[in-house]
Amino acid sequence: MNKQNIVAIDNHSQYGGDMIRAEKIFKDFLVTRGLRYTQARRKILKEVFSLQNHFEADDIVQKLRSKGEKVSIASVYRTIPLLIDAGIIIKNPCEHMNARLEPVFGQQHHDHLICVKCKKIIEFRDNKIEQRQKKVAQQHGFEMEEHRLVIRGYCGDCQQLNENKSEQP
Amino acid sequence: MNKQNIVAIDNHSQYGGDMIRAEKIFKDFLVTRGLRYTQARRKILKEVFSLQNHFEADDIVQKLRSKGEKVSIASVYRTIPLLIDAGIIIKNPCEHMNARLEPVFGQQHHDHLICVKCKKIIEFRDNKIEQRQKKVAQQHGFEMEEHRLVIRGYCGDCQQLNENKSEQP
DNA sequence: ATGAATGCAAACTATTTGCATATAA
DNA sequence: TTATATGCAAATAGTTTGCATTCAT
Repeated sequence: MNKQNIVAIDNHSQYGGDMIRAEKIFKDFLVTRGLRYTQARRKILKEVFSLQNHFEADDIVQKLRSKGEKVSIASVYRTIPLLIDAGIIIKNPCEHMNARLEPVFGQQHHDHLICVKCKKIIEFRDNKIEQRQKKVAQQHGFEMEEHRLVIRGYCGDCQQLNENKSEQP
Repeated sequence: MNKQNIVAIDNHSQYGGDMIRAEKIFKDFLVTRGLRYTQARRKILKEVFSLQNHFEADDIVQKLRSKGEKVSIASVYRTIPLLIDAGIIIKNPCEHMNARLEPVFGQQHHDHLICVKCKKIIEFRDNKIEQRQKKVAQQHGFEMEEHRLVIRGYCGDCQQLNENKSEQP
């Protein structure tokens, strides 16, 4: 449920070559962490590439089922963070209710920097980005209602911790 | 749970005057729709303003409980979409797993325009926004991992439908 | 008076977890 | 061989809904 029409403006590459490279990257990623490239993970990775568009965890299970293959939903959920860490998929902002809410009445619009490590949220506003967003909306014939920009990364403090960590032998 | 540190860079106004104006706006909004400004809705609105920061549905119930007042979680969930429609709160992109996922390996980064009416998703890329985001991250000492921009609004098709609708007597 | 809103509890959906078994290296 | 991963089913969390009752107008 909650299926959405997807209109891809950019051409999607066929994923054939990408799949092969991604498989290598994922394997290396796993090995580096002392983890294993298993049947289930292989199937899930393949499905991610066959799906080519936005998808949810259960889509993987359904798609595999329709091909007579199967992987448990638990394994899908356990694999998703690995694929994210390996840089193969990302999470997109979602329209679900369990989003965080924020009062905006009487407030100037602002966007967010979120530290992926300590979860600190920093609010910012950049007028050039604001302007540019208006332009993009216009270009696509959109009447903009609102826009949300999130930059995720490591804040100053957590970068240092990270560097320390990777310096460990 | 899943509490996050909030660092507000912008000064938040005290919400006192905003609360009063918001109350009027919310009331008008409800009346226009033939809905009622009830005790529960008043309490929820007041809590939204006392919370001043990002919050989740259950925070409202808890905060009220700690003051000896109460509203059911069901009413909170039923009121949230009204507050959103009235322009008093917004949903922020969330970090929860039930986000939509997207393969990005071998893909150029892109952002999304989403039609709030027909849910159509249009992907776009704007280099000026990309550059500017890098700059913002730098300014705040962030090491950017990724960024997501969503512009929500009415696509060309749905604007027309909307206009027609508001023309009805 | 009466249509709309509430609270409660049950239902649903998405996600996570414990554990016995299977499997990659 | 053995630590890691899997599938299952049970548990948890977040959200929605039906219904009898209460409330706003």
